[in-house]
Amino acid sequence: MRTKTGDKEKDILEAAISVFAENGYHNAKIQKIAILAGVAIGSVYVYYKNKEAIFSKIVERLWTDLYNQLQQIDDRADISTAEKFDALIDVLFDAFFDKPFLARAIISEGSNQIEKDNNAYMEPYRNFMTLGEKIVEDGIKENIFNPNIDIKIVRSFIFGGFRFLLYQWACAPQDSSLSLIRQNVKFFCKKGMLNSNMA
Amino acid sequence: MRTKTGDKEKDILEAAISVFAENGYHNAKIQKIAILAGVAIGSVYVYYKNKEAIFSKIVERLWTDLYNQLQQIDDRADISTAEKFDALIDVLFDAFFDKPFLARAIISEGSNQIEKDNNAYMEPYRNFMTLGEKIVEDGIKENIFNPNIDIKIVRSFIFGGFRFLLYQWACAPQDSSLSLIRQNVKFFCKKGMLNSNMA
Amino acid sequence: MRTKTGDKEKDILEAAISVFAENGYHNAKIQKIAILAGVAIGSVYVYYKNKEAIFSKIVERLWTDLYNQLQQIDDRADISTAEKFDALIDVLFDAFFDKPFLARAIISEGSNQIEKDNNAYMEPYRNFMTLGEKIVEDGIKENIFNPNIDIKIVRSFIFGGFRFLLYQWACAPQDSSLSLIRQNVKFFCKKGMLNSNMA
Amino acid sequence: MRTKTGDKEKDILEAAISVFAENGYHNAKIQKIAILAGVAIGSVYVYYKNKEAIFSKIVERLWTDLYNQLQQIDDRADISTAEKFDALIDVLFDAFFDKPFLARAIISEGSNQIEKDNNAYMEPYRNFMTLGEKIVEDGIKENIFNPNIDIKIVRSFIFGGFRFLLYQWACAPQDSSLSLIRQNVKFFCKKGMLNSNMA
DNA sequence: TATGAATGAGGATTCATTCAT
DNA sequence: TATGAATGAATCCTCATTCAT
Repeated sequence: MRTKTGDKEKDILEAAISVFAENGYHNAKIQKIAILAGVAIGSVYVYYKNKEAIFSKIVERLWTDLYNQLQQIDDRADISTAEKFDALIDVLFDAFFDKPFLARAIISEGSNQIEKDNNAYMEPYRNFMTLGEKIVEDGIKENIFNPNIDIKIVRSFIFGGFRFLLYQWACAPQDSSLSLIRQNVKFFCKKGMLNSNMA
Repeated sequence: MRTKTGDKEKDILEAAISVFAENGYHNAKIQKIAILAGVAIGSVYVYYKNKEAIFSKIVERLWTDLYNQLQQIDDRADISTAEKFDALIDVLFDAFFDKPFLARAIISEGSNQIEKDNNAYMEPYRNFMTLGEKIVEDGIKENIFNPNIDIKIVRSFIFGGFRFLLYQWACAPQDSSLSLIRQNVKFFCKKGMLNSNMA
Repeated sequence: MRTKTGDKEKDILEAAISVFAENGYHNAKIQKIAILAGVAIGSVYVYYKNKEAIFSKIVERLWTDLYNQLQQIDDRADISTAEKFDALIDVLFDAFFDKPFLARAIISEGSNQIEKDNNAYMEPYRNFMTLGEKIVEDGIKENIFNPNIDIKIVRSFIFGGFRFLLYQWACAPQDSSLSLIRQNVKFFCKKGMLNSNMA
Repeated sequence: MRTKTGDKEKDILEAAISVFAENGYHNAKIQKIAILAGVAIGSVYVYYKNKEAIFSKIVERLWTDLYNQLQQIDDRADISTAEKFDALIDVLFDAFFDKPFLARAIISEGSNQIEKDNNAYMEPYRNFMTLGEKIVEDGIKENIFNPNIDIKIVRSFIFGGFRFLLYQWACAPQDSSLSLIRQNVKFFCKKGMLNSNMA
């Protein structure tokens, strides 16, 4: 039989990331994905039920990966909660460090439905968020973080800010370095804007 | 009795806000907008060149309004820069306080093109952002804000965070109060997460 | 405004009859119908929700018409039940007398679902059948028809036979005259095949 | 253990009957047939040229069988022509007696092309019909049947009626017993509807 | 023979936009 | 201005068939 040569499933996913990145979900054409992946249109449907399924898979894969990373970090007994929070930010940034296409694909239109829908593919995302909240909660218990902050709100604020910065960077990677952004985000989250040198 | 002039244009815009909010840009049907506005499809095109122009107008009107408000605040000599920053956050929140539809319409898919394109209608948005940056810059000069933060990055971070919180709130207004969100954002921006009571 | 010129709705229906007749339901292309009707593809969808709706309309119109005719016949007090049954056969034949396309469109594949589904558009058909059964029942009560026949079965047998003859004729109208067919059907239904001259 | 040769071809055919029956020709998927037959898709094409060929084979097999049965009946010298006609009806009914799937498969959409095309696979069907006509002709010569009936027309009428009844029964076997139908068909064909008890 | 991954032509339907009135 | 019937390009997805193994 005609055997799977190479990894068409992966080729299609990679192609889809590029096309979603460049055009957004609604303007991404299946044909374009197929051509970029070097397969026939029909082959796309051999591996994925439909357009949405491709997008879902991209999202799911990403958050599953991030969740696993965060879990390993959280499991460590040798680092402090503050360091874990730091690592959380790092995990997010590293995931997209050399993948602006992935960033744009995930973030551009279509993903605002995020959290809203109960689709199974969003579970890894929710797991990640829950674990992130737990780390912040730990920090509050340990008196590292301010107990007056609303965790859910702050979590969304940070995530939204990260998302938007990432998207801007993905659209024009040369405009600012991701490490400068990372540094600012960390500083901002932890210390805010006020000048602590002030009286 | 509805007088004829001026109203239709506004009716269409209001209807469009609802429809964009409920369906997102790509799933918003011109016909639905027309019906909701109580006009014929053709009339939509008398007042607006095309679908995008309607969306642009909504965005433009919003940011023009916000920019004007921020300008008045910035012009005041009787309040401090810290208070101006505080007011900046308030302007953003007040704009959507009783308008979840507007929030969803503006933020949902389609508006990620924001900033990317150089369309004239984005000018009020850019003006607002520039003025916001100036206020922060003033704060840095006055030693209120930390001079090490990158203004552009922080500005985008705050805006992204605000945007995401707003969208979540707009999708489920009952889940959390906008004033609680506002309070947390202000606190977070200014003081960050660290517990300043700590030694 | 661009006003309805001519009767596009009717043009489309007539075109659809031809195309369904020639190709059967599944092989009838909407584009072909549109071209034949002299309208744009989109116009088809202005008047009909989808392909199935066009077919339904054809069927519905036909049976509504036939039912009305049969009702008028049944209402008459001046003719006998035997004559009414005769007229019932005539109604069926006359409906297709100069419309082989209509016959083929209705009968070819797709209409075997007939009776099976409860779609509203089948109601006129069911009305016709019910009234037909009533006429036969009357005949039985009046001792004209044999009381041992199962009305439902006989009704379906006659209808199926008519249907098949009609389809064959519609495919090759020249092969046999419809009036010869009509005459045989009437004779067969009433007297069967046995030679009554026989002892 | 299933022996290898001969079985697959038959398995596919049996599976096809079920799938055609349940879905009709156009909605029958080759994949479904393959799965039901327990073979690979490709294997279907080892035994049959294409979808149509499978359908043709079903039809051909059926009519070949029926024709052979009818031939044996016709060859008998010990029964009258009237009894042969009776047996003809029985052959038809018996063929489907415990096989509603076969009935639906054969009759549902797609088989109206029957008689229209000159494909070789229709020959057994035509043979059966010709032999059926001969029996009726014999009956006419023997003065059993009425000489005024048009054999071709009556033959199609009976066949169409049988076909439709069969289809209805196959769709809902519990609604009426096949033997009641058979009995009515025989009576109707031979004696028609008129009450011969009447003066 | 047997397999099933790969193919790609084909078609129903949508909907922003136009334009004759 | 106002209308809404008319347009048709554009696209997702299906599925019979092929063919390399």
